[in-house]
Amino acid sequence: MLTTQNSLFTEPDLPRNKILLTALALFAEFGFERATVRQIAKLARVNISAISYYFGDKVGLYKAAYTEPMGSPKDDIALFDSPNLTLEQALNGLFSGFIEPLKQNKYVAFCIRLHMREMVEPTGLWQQEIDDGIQPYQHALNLVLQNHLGLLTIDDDCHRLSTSIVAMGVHLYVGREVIEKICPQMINTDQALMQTQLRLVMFAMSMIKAEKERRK
Amino acid sequence: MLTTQNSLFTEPDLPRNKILLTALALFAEFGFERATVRQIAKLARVNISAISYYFGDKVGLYKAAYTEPMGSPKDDIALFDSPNLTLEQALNGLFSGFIEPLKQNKYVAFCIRLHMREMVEPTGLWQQEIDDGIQPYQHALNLVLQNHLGLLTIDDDCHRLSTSIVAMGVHLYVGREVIEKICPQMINTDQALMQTQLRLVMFAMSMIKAEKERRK
DNA sequence: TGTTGATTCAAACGCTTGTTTGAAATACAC
DNA sequence: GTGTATTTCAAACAAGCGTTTGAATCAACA
Repeated sequence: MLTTQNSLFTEPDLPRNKILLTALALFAEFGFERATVRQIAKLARVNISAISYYFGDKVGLYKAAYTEPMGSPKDDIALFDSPNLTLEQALNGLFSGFIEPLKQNKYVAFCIRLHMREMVEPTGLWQQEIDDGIQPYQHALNLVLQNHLGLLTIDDDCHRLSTSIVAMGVHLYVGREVIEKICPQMINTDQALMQTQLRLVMFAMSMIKAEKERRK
Repeated sequence: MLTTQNSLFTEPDLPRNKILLTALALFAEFGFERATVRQIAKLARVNISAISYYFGDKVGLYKAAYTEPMGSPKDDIALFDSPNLTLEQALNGLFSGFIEPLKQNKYVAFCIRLHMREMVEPTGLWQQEIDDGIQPYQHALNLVLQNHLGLLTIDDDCHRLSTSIVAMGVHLYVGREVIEKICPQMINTDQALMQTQLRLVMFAMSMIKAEKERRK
């Protein structure tokens, strides 16, 4: 999910990178308009005009903060779309795509929050992400399900199944605050996350099995 | 979810109600700061100062738009927390709490969007809603699960189960745009929603069954 | 009809926002 | 050391924001 190809994390003291990482944090916490350029500049210890110098304007900074720290979702699909995987392996790959990012980089939480914001803001960035990232992602899962259910076409009930499976992964992000309130030990260590992944795979397996039996 | 007790929907032409419903729509679409009081007043065909006249200030208007159209979540809990229900009946009640609002009022979509915004904005209204609405909601589900799994205590894996079940319902709201892009016929008619509810109950049943077998 | 209270209105206020300016400071090649 | 390009800076700008004002309008009742 997070790339380390660019200089963002290797040279965080470059003024441009300082601005970018600070903006990422503030946009994530306060949203686009509540995070002011003055606040970003102050926290990054640069002059206000450095922002327009490096990024043109506030929107340019936002797009950069939204885009640059993220890798391509294409990599994730490969984790579970390989044709010679068992169903359980495929599901493991699917959910590891959700679980792994929760373990690593401290900036991941910011990226997640920023992307969650985009889900409710009609700025267009999210719509594009549906097209480029999520739609092929879920389609790949549908193909796996179609294969294992022996379907001729991907029908509505297959979509209901794939949507429900994805929902469990998405909820780790969307319902994060609720989870942390009700049962934080479900996700707050790497081992707990491993076990959560195990359970999600099991739940998904049982759902698929139930759907398969229903269709008989 | 949506109450019709107050005059909001019965007398939508009262200036106060006009403002409130317009604000609901604009706050939902654009968020708190992007929806300006001038814009709200213009669309509601009232003078700007009518807003401070009726609601004090913009924050007061927001809180009213967030709170007044919504009923109490307490009502929903009763749908599945009755002790003499079968597991299937309880789950049906649980998911109908998610599905029914999607059928009825045209303002529901706005309320949903507004509440989703609160999930990513740290305004405090959402934290309070976790305490008052969601936490007891999920705890009631946990009690049902504890009962049917024969557990002495509600452990982490029980939370993983309840969280995953709730996730499927939540995703109907959170992932709405994705669903409408990938498979809109899953939710765009009352009959489709009924069938979705049926499947979710089935999925949840299978998950609970799998968890029960795992614990042996 | 006259009076009272509720509601509406155009205009203005003070403040914060994003952005620009043009000079000053710095870094670097020759 | 000089000259050039890059980067920083304090200050100012115009625009939009939420809010307030005080008079005008309306509705209802005596």
